[in-house]
Order: sequence, then C-alpha cells, then structure tokens
Amino acid sequence: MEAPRWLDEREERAWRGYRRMRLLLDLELARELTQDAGLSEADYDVLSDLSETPQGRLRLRELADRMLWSRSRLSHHLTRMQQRGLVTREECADDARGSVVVLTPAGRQAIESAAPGHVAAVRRHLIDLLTPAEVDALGALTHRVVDHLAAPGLRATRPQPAAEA
Amino acid sequence: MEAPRWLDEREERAWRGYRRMRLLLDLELARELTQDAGLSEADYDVLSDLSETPQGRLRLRELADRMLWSRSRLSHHLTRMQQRGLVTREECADDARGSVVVLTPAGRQAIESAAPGHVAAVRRHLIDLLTPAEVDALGALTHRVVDHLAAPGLRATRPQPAAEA
DNA sequence: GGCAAGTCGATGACATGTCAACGAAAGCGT
DNA sequence: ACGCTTTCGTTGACATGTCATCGACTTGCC
Repeated sequence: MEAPRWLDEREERAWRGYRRMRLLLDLELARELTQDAGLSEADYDVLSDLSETPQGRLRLRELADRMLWSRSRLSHHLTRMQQRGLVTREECADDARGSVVVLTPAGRQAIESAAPGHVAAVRRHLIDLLTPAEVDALGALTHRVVDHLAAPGLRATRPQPAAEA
Repeated sequence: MEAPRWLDEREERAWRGYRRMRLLLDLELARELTQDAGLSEADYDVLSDLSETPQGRLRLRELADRMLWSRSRLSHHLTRMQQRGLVTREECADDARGSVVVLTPAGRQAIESAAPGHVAAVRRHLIDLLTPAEVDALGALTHRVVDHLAAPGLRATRPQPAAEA
C-alpha cells in the first residue's frame, strides 16, 4: 500500500491508449450510426439483442441481464423506444409482475437496415486495422478481464453484475 | 453494401469482449473511485491533467483539448467541481475571453490521495491480468486505432463541428 | 481605424443514466 | 393458509452529457 506500483512506460501507453480509443471509437461509431440509421448505440444494442431471439421478444429482466444494464435504465430507454415505435411492451403470461419486450416490424426493419453499415464501421475503424494475432489477443485479453470482474468476490454494494453463458 | 462482410467467430469474440470489458471495467473502476476517494472518473481525469502541469493551471480550452472533451462539457463539469472546492476559475491575462482553471489545495490533496488506489485498481483489474506481450499489443493496437480516427480526413478530430464541403 | 469572421467560454433546453423508493406479485417456510 | 422476503418493473428526483446559441473578445484584412 505504502509503495504504489505506478505504471511503467509500456503499461501507461496501453492504459492511455485504451482510454483514448474508447472515447474516439465510441464517438465515431455513434456518429455514423445516428447519421446513417437514426439510431443511438443503445438503441442498436437493444434491437440487436431482441432480433437475435426467434420471436423477437424477451422478458425485460432477461434483456437487462444480457445487456448488463440496470432494469431502471432499460425501462427508461424502452419507454423512449416505444414512443418511436421500435418496440412494444406486453404483459407476461406466466408472471403477472413482468412484462415482455417485443420487436415491432418497424424495429426489425430498423436493425436490419442498420446492421450492415454498422458492422462495416466496426471493421473500418477497428477490426480491419488489426492483425489476426491482435484480434485473437484482444479477444483473449478482454475475456480474461471480464471473467475476472464477473467472477471473484467483488460485488458488496451492487446486486447487479450477472454472469452469463 | 450489398455483401456485408460479417464478423467471423474470432472477430466477433474480440468485438464483444471489448464492449463487455468496457462496460464492466468502467463500472468497477468508477465504483471503487467513488467509494475510496469520493471522485468520479471525470473528476479524476480533470484533476489528473491539471496536476500534471507545473502550476496546476490550464486554459479551459487547453484542458478540453487534452481530454478530448467538448468545451461545453468541461465548462459544466468545472462548475460542479468548483462548487465542491476542487478547482477555481481565474481570468486569463493574455486573452480577456478566456479563463484559467486552477487546482485548489483541496483539489491537489484529492488527486494525490486518490491516485495510488486508482492505479492499484487499474493494475488489479486490467494490467496485472495481462502478459507483457499483451500489454504491448494493447498499446500498439489502441494507438493505431486512435491514429486512424484522429488522422484521416474524417471530419472532426474532436467533438467540434467541422465544416463540410 | 474599422469591419467581418473566428474563437472562447457560459448557458439553457433537452437527452440520457443513476439511485432510491415504491406497489404488485411470486416464492418460501411454517 | 399465512406472513416474511425477494423479485419485477416503474417512477421521480437528480447527475451528467449534448447541442445550439449567445455575448464578449481577438484576429485578419483592407
């Protein structure tokens, strides 16, 4: 504790690079997505997860867990998306407390027309800039960090982080 | 357009891993920072950049550029930090339009007592989980992406509206 | 000098995210 | 059957970030 191990030059470079990439990459991807498809990244993620299910429907809780979002955040966001006609809410048959989020035709249309451009942007600004070895390294490293954060005895205050399959 | 090149399995793994890491790592670092030092990540970054200057003072514009923040965002945030006594604003001698952000003693105290814990958290949740080769790879890859985003004729380098022909 | 254009920073309106609290409905143990 | 606890989703208050705009000042050009 007394003697903090500061980051050495290479570690510092990696850490600063990561933070700066996060900022700029997000900004650019969000900008293109808004411009080309009229969606925010949050919208895209919601629609994307929904469209990956056979019916285009998910329990709100299930969707929140998959996205690692708080239910509050998802609920607020769905309200806004609902007003734009991208999704609807239905009552849940098995559990009268719950509700089911349902992709509307407009919502499916939106994600299907947005996806190719978005994937292309991810390629152009990230994936295609990396060597195959770097892609693998990034995959390995990020998953290790995620497992570390999701697994150990952290939590304490937040009943939030849900592990997933 | 017509034939989007979707991500293959390894690319998908890297991309999803990155996004998930970003979410969880940010959440955890912010949580610890708030709990241990009463600072948000934004606060930390502002104080950190300020404390790296000899005088602990910077033009607002200069600080915004370093952080890649919009001036609006910085101005709003400084107002809040000012109310908490972490920084003050002074008029700029050379340019009557501008103002200078100044680190207060309380602000310096805050960053100095927060830094060791924060660096330790960055190590614990990221750096120390990586091999030296991965640290270098992450440094290389992120800088390449950042250069790509900042360099080309892609309109704005910063959150500043650029003229478009 | 004087005017047009650009830069600086602040601000208000608004979009989005967090947090704590709530009512309703399951679940659980007895 | 009955309470106690937990889970579900919503909500309101608030923190934060974005965007457009403004007034003040500087700069460039004639």
